[in-house]
Amino acid sequence: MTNQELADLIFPNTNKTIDDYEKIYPKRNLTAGAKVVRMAPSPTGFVHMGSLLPALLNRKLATDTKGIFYVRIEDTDGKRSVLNGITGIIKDLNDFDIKTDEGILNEEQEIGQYGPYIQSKRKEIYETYAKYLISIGYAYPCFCTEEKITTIRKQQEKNKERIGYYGKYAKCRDLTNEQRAKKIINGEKYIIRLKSPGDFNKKIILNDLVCGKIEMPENDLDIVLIKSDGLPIYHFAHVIDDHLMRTTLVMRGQEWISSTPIHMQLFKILGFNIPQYAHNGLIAKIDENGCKRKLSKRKDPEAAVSYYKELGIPVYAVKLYLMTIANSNFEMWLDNNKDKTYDDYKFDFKKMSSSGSIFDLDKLLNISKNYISRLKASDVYSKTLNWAKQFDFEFYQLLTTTKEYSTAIYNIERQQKKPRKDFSCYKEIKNQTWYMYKELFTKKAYQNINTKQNIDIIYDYINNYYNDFDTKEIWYNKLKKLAKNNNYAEEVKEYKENYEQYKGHVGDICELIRLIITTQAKTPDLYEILKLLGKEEIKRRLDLYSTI
RNA sequence: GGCCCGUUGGUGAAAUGGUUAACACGUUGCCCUCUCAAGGCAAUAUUUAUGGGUUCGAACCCCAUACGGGUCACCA
Repeated sequence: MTNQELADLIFPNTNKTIDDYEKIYPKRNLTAGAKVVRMAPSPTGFVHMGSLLPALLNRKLATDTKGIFYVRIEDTDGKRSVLNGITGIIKDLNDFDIKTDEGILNEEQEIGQYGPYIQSKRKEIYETYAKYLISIGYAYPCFCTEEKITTIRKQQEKNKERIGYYGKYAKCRDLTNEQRAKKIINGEKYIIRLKSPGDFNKKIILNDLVCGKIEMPENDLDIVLIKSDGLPIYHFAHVIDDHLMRTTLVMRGQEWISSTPIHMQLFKILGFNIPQYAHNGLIAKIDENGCKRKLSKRKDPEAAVSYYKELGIPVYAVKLYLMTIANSNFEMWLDNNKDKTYDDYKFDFKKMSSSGSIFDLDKLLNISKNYISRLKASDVYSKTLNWAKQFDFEFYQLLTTTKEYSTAIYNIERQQKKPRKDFSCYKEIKNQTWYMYKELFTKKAYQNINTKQNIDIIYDYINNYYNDFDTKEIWYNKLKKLAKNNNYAEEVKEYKENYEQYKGHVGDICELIRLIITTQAKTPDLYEILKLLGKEEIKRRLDLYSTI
């Protein structure tokens, strides 16, 4: 029995050949140097931090080289799929402004000439290639049961040998085609395995764009190509899809390095060009025990990109942060090119560290803080509104009715060369500005102030000095006058030199006003705050305070 | 355990054989100041995991050791 006859027995229903597929998915007509790259997530419902980084870089690479960035869904494993899992992924990508040129758009739609872009819809393609491999003697049906494989593994562990289906352990490798056909006809269950031509003692070289030259043993494992559910294993699907979709560069995490020999071998056997590989370092964290480990979907909430959305960290800040991880010189570049943005930066693999990095939330928040500080007050307003709409509805309602007022709050100390930097994310804003809203400022606000202050001097101030329309200079001069009339020093220095002559200094009065009017010990510029609140509201708060 | 990769301060890291090991975040101190934030100015690795070697000269090249990470599925 020939290999071809066996192949026909196993896959009787394929009606295309591998040559047909070469014609259906022709080489792309792109300018020289254009990169065809992809993001290939499983439909898990959300994007992981570890895949956001390559997604961002791939998008950039495609844009910079006038190439193509596409999204392909890898759903060959049911366990990884979630109902409507694609929607969540596309949503996260949209949030990060990662546009796809081609591929999946949502649960139902896709665009592009190289589809389908969902692996489960490409079953016949994989079958055709598996059939081809059988026909040329590079694949075979394997009838080993799971128990049998487990037994083999245990024996290998016991003998301290390499684990896997290879050499003498590859029981089904040397069956005759007649034996195979007989078992199939008898209804025995089987999967399709690669008949690996590799030699573990020979080396292959991977020229990785990030890690440089890596020498590894050839693959000699007869890995599974097609599972018992009829769908391909990742390795097989990766090679076929990335060839047929004419991918030129594959960027993925370093956890894939060790299986690259398998991929290179498959590309070679199938006569495909091997794409460039770039294995980026993994993003890790230090866990409770002080151990470094890769960010995990299950254990670490910060692994999901939606976590940053909930905190209200601007998308742009996350991008900047990830780029500082990706290219160490990015921060400096941005510092030296203040008029430029993330989009102007040319990403460079040479500047990409091959070691994994620890995720640094402080750094992210700092970048975010700087970014928010450079926004216009009206933008802070609209972005905070946008955030609150999803995550704090009560605040959202308050914001919608106080557009002008809230914008004015965000404008405090913003119109200066070095704007105030105190919002590191949108979620923080309510906590830092609540006392500016009369709607939120009730008697309850004072519950944390335990010592009752004498506020006669502040009544005096409000009734006899304060005016909403004073300039800052006049405002401050009045305060000094108030200080003088009440035996407080007009200058802090003067007080420090002759403190025994005074009850305090002008700063003490400011502090008292601040405390009574806002309940806070620290606030932005007091002049701005009083002016925004207005005399009437200030009086209301004084009266409120008197009653406690 | 096999195979890969990595190791520069609390974090991200620069420096790819040549003066005092950049810069940013963090931390600490001082200044400014009505409080904060910001800003300004300092301090923060007696030395690049450790040990050996090559060299006039090593963070950088070589070897060994230690530690960390990844991977070894009919997961991706």
